[in-house]
Amino acid sequence: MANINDIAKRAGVSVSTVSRVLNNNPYVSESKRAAVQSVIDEMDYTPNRLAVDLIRKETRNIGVIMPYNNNQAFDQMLHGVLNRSVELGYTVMVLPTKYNPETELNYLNMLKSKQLDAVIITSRSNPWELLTPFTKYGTIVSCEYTEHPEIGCAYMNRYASFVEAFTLLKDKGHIRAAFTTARGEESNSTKLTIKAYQHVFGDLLPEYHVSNCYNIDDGVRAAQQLLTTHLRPTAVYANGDEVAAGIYQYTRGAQLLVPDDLAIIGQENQPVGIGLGLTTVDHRLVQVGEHAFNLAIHKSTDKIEIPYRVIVRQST
Amino acid sequence: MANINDIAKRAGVSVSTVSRVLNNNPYVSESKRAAVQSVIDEMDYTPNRLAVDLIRKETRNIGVIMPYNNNQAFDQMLHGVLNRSVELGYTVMVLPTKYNPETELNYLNMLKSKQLDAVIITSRSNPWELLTPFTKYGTIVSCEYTEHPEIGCAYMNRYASFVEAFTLLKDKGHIRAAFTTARGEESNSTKLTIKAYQHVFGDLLPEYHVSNCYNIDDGVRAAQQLLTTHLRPTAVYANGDEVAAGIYQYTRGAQLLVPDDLAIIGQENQPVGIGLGLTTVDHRLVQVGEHAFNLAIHKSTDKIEIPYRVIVRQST
DNA sequence: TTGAAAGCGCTAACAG
DNA sequence: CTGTTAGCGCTTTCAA
Repeated sequence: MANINDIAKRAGVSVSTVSRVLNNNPYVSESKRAAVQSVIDEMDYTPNRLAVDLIRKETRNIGVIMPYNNNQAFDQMLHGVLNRSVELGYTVMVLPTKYNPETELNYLNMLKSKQLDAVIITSRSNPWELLTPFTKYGTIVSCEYTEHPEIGCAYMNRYASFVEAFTLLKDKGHIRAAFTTARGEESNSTKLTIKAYQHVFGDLLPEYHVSNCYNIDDGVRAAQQLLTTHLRPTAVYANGDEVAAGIYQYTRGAQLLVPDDLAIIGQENQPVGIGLGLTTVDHRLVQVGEHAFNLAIHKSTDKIEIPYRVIVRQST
Repeated sequence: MANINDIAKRAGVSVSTVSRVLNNNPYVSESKRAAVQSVIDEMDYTPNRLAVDLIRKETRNIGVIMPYNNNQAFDQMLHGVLNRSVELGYTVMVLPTKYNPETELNYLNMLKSKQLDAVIITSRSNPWELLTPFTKYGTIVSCEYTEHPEIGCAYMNRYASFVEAFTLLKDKGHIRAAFTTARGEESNSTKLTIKAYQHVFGDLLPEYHVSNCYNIDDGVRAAQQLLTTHLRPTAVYANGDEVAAGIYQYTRGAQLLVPDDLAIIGQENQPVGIGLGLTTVDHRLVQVGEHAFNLAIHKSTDKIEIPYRVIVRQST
């Protein structure tokens, strides 16, 4: 395939002139510019992006680290990132970890190997101490709040939102509630949920917390587990509308009425929640993704809180 | 940052030797290999991937062209691609077009500029004639069937599935049905839907086809439109479970019973469809994505048909 | 087994 | 305004 030298020869100019034309450098006479451009068109030439990036030390590629890519919550953030990246001519690489710390570290190493200008971490599986050193090689933005001054973040106030959800249930007369989470206590989000629960309801019965919930099936399983304990919960806060939908589904089979027998709150305002009329806490994850992208390309270390909202529907 | 020369100097060997160690070339004495490795570790060196790719003429990056990234159907295919890519050490770039032909062409140009080894097209907005020339620069795989011998494809038999869905409705006693589509007749999928409809039901009343449907809101709008025509349809085949969910939602507000007053079939077996108990045609899009990826990395031009399945639930 | 040297395709001083 | 030249960081002959 033709390269810049071929174009230069054929146009009777030096490679610098071709490069200047390519990069819209003003210091090129109109005649030469036209000549070069016509050769470029004629030979259907496209510069090699690897060579350009190598010398410019910039790729305009940004990576999005996410545990799962078939998860509505993370897909929303990815969607936000893509919204902005397309506008601004950046390319996005999807980096799924399945919460494997080693995989995550390999992805961060892409900053060091110059494949990526920046990385957005939607959810992490390593302690910050292992992650922050990579800021030497590129920008790291988090979708979770962190004190670390070298990490920008676009985050939601998870704790406040959890407290609000539980309070909503308490105000409806529930003395206690159950809840589901994705991971166990290794996860910050889970820890915050527990803390918020205790703040609102006091002591937590261990059997009222079901972890490892990601989709509808997990919700069904959780409901099965929760609704057959000796002290049946009257309300449940699910970590996502799909999980909530699974719980809802189980109640129908068990002849239980929502919200009378069981109140349900989901998260992230997903289609299934809209369809089923589930009350939900929308953390506005698309906005989180958009802001994270902005921070990334501006190499900003700002901390931006994205306000959440509670959408009350028929399930509470 | 340290480069291969620094390592070579510090280890007292030539860059070739370092390169050999890096690439596990067997022709390196154990002593030198150890020396080089220890310098690499000590200096925390990582090779520059751009330089490597530039010279190897391969990136192990593959692009996935999709109209929208916040659409369950395309996300399923992307998910399939990611499943395999992670296993095999490839990186995936998400390339959303919003069905803009120019944007799509720019993405294909990434093959030419050596940013990408292959491109998977989940849905296209240009005629094949404009796309196939790019096979000169890299592999192109399609998730839609095409005759073009230079294009591999992992596809579903859309037409057959549409015929089956309409036939299911006809067998239930419906004399005609309405349906929704994403795009208009510029889209192959829409054309096939119409053709399948006519095959099963004969003439199509123009007001029974609503296009531009992507999500729940579009479904509500479509239902509104369809259920207020003078000859109200008794069944509708939606192009996705979210759209179907919107239609379902509208029927509740309108005091109509599903399936007695209106039968509904969706597509892609999405969470909202499971939650609502919607009959659906599952095109197994995750599998489509997985196969597409395999074709891409093997530079294969095979044509693989992925079997669909109909999941009957309570909405028909 | 090892190293020198010639690139890969491009950008950017620098000198003119 | 234009061309020469020195790289960017790596792989890979080729000869030793």
